[in-house]
Amino acid sequence: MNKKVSCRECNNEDCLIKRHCTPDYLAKIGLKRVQIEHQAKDSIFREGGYVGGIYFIQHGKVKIIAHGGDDREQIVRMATDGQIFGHRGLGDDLYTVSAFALSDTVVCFIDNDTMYDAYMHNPKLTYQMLEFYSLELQKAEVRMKYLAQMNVREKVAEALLLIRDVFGTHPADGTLNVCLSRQEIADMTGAMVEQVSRELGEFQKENLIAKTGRSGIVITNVNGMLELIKKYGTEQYATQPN
Amino acid sequence: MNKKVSCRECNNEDCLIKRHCTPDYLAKIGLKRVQIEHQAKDSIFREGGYVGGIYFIQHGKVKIIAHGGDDREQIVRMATDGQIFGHRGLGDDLYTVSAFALSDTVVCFIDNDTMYDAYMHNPKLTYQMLEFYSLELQKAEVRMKYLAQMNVREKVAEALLLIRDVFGTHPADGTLNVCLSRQEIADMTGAMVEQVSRELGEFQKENLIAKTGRSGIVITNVNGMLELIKKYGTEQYATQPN
DNA sequence: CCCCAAAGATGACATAAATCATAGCATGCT
DNA sequence: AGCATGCTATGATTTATGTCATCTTTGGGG
Repeated sequence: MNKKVSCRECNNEDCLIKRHCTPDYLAKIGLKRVQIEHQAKDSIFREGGYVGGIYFIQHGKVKIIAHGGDDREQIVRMATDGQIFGHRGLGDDLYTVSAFALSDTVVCFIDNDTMYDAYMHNPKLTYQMLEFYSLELQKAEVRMKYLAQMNVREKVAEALLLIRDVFGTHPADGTLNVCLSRQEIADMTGAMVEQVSRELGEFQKENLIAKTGRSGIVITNVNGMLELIKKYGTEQYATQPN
Repeated sequence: MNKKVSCRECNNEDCLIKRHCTPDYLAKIGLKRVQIEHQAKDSIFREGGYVGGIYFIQHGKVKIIAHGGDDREQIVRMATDGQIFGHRGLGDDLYTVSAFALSDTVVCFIDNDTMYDAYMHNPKLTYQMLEFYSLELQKAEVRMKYLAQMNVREKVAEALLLIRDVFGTHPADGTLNVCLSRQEIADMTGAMVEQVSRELGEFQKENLIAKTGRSGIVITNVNGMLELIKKYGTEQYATQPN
């Protein structure tokens, strides 16, 4: 398990900083950034807190949630190695979402001033960040359609495919590479936990999924799952996990 | 009504190009960009088409829609003067959404190569674009929560407040500055048009809104509308229209 | 000015999903 | 091992919303 390392040693080849900064800025950022370890279920930042910079995931899994009414939560995004979260413009902006570790996670935090300096002198970095946000916006737009139009059965199917797409599957037995509770799947879909339980039971009866142990899930028939939601357009979800 | 003008003549002070490009790049872009007029209800681009560049709204109103199942549509965003739409990364990406004019509209189209050149030499422009997408992503995340968790009554209230926030109100009588059909409000919320009709009728009985003519709506009690959805967090929507 | 097409409103009914209640099952702890 | 706790499963019931049918209103064009 790789823990704290310097940028030079870091073997995360997806990191936009590492890929698009000049060597001198890579060194500069390496000195300023803060590496933070979080255990599964830890809060990384919380809604209402001050946005002082931006997080890059060196290694681990993160969920981004918005707080809804009646103590409900909405999982709006999930992220893993090399991905970015928690950036919100300069100024005194406050977080509108919270972030939690889903597994033991190491994040790099870089403050706004350091990033701004890097942006002004590494146009390719800024451009790639722009691309990253543009693509995330695109995904969010498609997801809005899903959440507004699908019924619960379809939303649960979509949630499982999204989990598979973001975190992939275990090579040995095909289990999804993250353990989310029924409540967390409910928080992805906006449905009630009992309904999620029922739908998962249905999927199992139909041999679309297999459940192993406490909420470990294998999607045994990916094409069957895709079939359930294809009328909404499924460009997003590859047949093979990434 | 201002139609086609040069960048120098353009009085759109919100344009990020105009605000953040050096004079030589402003001239360069002015030569390459294409100004296009669209009438209300015209398609500007369509899902599946090739993304050749990016659109800036010089003057007008636009809706961005995703095609759902059973011929349903989902309005994922609306935009007006000075705002950006239709950008998707370099390469052979295809649009995942369509854009339509909601009123007579003049857009500036700038091709990818020209924008990339400008990005590489105008770091502040690139940074402001990054900020723009980051803020849009933030809005989309909050909207995801709304669409997943609200009931239809709340979603219709939220849609009206969003329309007011994006397009503002007519100073004379307070009418929302855009005429959306019941079907379009349904497309914002993911609900059925009959249900939207019913909820608007309820709002009228409760003196929260007044309906004038064919779908011209006045929100007569903004605080009352905000009250309906406050448990989900309403930071987004100012009491005064922008 | 009147007619027509399209949009909007409304009632009756069917269905999906939330809610409530309770039981079963793992996991961790002593 | 055995208990306690929190997650999961499932049935019964209520509520919300989608669906279908019908009627009304609106605004534009002959």
